[in-house]
Amino acid sequence: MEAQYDPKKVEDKIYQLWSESGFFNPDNLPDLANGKKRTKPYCIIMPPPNANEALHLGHALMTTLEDILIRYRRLRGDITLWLPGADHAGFETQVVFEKKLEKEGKSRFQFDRETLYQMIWDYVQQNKDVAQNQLKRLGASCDWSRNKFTLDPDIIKIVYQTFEKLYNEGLVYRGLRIINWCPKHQTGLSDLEVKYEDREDKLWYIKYPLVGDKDKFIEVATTRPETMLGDTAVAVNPEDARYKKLVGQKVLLPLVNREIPILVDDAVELEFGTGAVKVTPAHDATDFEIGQRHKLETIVVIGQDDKMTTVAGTPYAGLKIVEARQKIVQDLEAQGFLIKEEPYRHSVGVCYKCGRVIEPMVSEQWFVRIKPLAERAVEAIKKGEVKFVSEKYEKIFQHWMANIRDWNISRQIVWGIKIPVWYKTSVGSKMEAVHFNEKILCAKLGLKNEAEFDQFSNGFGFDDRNIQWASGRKGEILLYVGYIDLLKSKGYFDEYWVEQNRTDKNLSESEFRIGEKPPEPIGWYQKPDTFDTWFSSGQWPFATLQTTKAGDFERFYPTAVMETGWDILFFWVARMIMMGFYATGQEPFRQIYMHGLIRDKDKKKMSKSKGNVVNPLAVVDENGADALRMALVFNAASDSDLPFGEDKVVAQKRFANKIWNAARFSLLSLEDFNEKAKTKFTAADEAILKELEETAQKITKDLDSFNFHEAAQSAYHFFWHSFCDKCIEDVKERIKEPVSAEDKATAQYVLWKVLGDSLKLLHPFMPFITEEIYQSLPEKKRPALMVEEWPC
RNA sequence: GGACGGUUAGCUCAGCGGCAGAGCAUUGCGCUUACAUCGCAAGGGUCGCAGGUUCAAAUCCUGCACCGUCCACCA
Repeated sequence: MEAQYDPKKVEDKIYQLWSESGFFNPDNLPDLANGKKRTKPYCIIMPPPNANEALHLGHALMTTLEDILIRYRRLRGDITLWLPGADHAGFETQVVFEKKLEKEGKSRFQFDRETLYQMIWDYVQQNKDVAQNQLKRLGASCDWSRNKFTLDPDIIKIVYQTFEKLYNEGLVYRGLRIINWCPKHQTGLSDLEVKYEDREDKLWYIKYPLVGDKDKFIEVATTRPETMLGDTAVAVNPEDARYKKLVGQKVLLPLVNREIPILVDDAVELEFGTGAVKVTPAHDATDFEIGQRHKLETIVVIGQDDKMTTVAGTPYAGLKIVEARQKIVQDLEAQGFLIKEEPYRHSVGVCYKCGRVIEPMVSEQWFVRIKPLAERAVEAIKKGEVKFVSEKYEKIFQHWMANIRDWNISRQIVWGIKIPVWYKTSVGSKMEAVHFNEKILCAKLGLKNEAEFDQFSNGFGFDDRNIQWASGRKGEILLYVGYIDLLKSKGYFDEYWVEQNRTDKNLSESEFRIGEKPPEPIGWYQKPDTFDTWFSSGQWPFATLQTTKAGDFERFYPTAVMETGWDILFFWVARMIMMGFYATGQEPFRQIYMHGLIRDKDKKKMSKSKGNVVNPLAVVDENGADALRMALVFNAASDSDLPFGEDKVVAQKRFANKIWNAARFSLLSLEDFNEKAKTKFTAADEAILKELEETAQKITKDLDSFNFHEAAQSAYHFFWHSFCDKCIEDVKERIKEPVSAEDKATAQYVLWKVLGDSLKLLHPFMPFITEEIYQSLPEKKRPALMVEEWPC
């Protein structure tokens, strides 16, 4: 052995040894040393890393903690399965990919759906392998034969089954509801995907004159005057004495001259602004709810492209939001409706990815009726069927669950699992065809009029039998879907465009069916929408186990523990609990351990833009995987923030070297070792053996209660300051210059025993170096340390 | 507007009712045949502030201050 430990010469070799042993696979685990069979299944489903990027330190921490648990339980004699996977990470990945396109001067909207999907697919495929190899470098003892990807066909099938079950039981519905729309990414987002930022803004006070009495008016305050074009009411608090007389009367909406009612609603606060609120159901979540309660009309004045719609009327139609706001304020002022404006600080919802202001918008989406699912999850936590290791998360969880709102699970992005819903293409028409506005369609194709369009179509072999001038729908064109496909393939437009510009939406969508395939070969159309990634990820624990190997689900579900970062408590953990109970009737895991978020040494969040991201693999190259793992776990006590500094890794690199040299000395001293030759222990022997036992018990207790850092520190201190500083110094003399053969043999036994057990205790934390040493240990009992037996 | 967490050695953090701890950094002495990526030793803290409970409090309770985080339909 060399005087210095070189991880590079050891780690790959050892990982290969493990791989070839087959011991990562629970079906190949050997019986225990005394012939006892393993009986207790222990399973962890790995939170699948996003397939769009290389691993970061958070992954390294996750891998370390989970590998510690798995290796520990394997040594304890359990049938251990750590199931790895990769996540397509829908929106996240598409955002990353769009940025990549932007750098290349391209836009997602240049590509049709199939092409874009394929491009992302190829991109992700490369990264999946990178991430896998990185997990191996970290020593992850997961069963690669059961590796799953969230877009595996069998996983998708299960996601569809769950969706259908939810639909059939009335827990998923299609609704025209107010959603969070990101104008940049052109998709709806769930409430969780909206972040709030404080902004310096203005509050405008506007007069709404009473109908029948132009001199009287009610005063409203708003931060978004442009939405007034879509106002359909003014609301006041039912207790508000100021407005009691006005309730039930009507006001004339300025600029628009629409008569709208004054009504009462509890959502209005007495103290705020003037106490009277303009109600715009189409563009504000609260207003939408008020609108629902009072059956108000929803008037859409802002489009998905962030511009005022034609409904907004001249001169505002077509203006960007900010432009419209300016103009409306000017017009109000000119016509004497503006009372005042004052600076105002409030928080504004923005897209958590791009920071663009979220536009609340009425849109038709799929929602999960979440309350019934949440109730079961709340109960499970209360009854302890699922336990948070750290109680503080229990409160946070329950609070969130108590206030949960229906979950929008449809997204207007391509990268994901298509929502398995088929809409009838054209109700009342025998043909499968879609309506378009004649002018818009011609403009899109670069044509002037219908005559040109006719000619254009004939060029493709389509005649009047296939292209029907809309019968009874003036100014519209009905296009045969085969022809649409042809035009799409020629690049004239893409599916988004079709979706956004077809004029028969409401008509054609009045009939739909759930299913992977259309109910009939023709006459059905699938929207390009996909599921929120978390809708499928929420099913991950059972979807994986139901599709790996026969019997896996029965054997390993519910799984033992879910270990993940606290930042995805709501996104993922909560959804897994809800959907796990819903789909299987059982909890997906019994315990939840949340690790902290790794910050840089100055406690700053690591991000690419700050340039403070630490690449775990570079750290491994420099110091070895064991050192990184030990450094991470040594300091993993906090469950919120974990500052990471290279000095911590260096300290553990030194520890690895210490282990190496202690072993080097021990192995040299054990060349003529005979386990059975020991006789009488000295007092020092008994002391160290007792301390070994106590340390083993403490580590066991700490690992059982997820006190990883305590366990790691105990192992560290015992090895360094008891075994190295005392035990080795003690036996050194007795072996080198023995007083008797018996005492030498006893000293050797103590050395062998303490070293051997220390290796076992350290193995979950530092698997490579301990395994490497174990392979040279005399009188070893097992083919590998990873399938040894825990010393207590 | 709610809820939660933190405040301990120069730095990063453990400890959470019973003599103040670790790693890094600092200082001194040691290249003794496992290890200089080391060993031995040393310095350094009225454990945020103010009360209270207790034989005993960094540790429990109350209030305050300062940081930080999460949630929320602030027009």
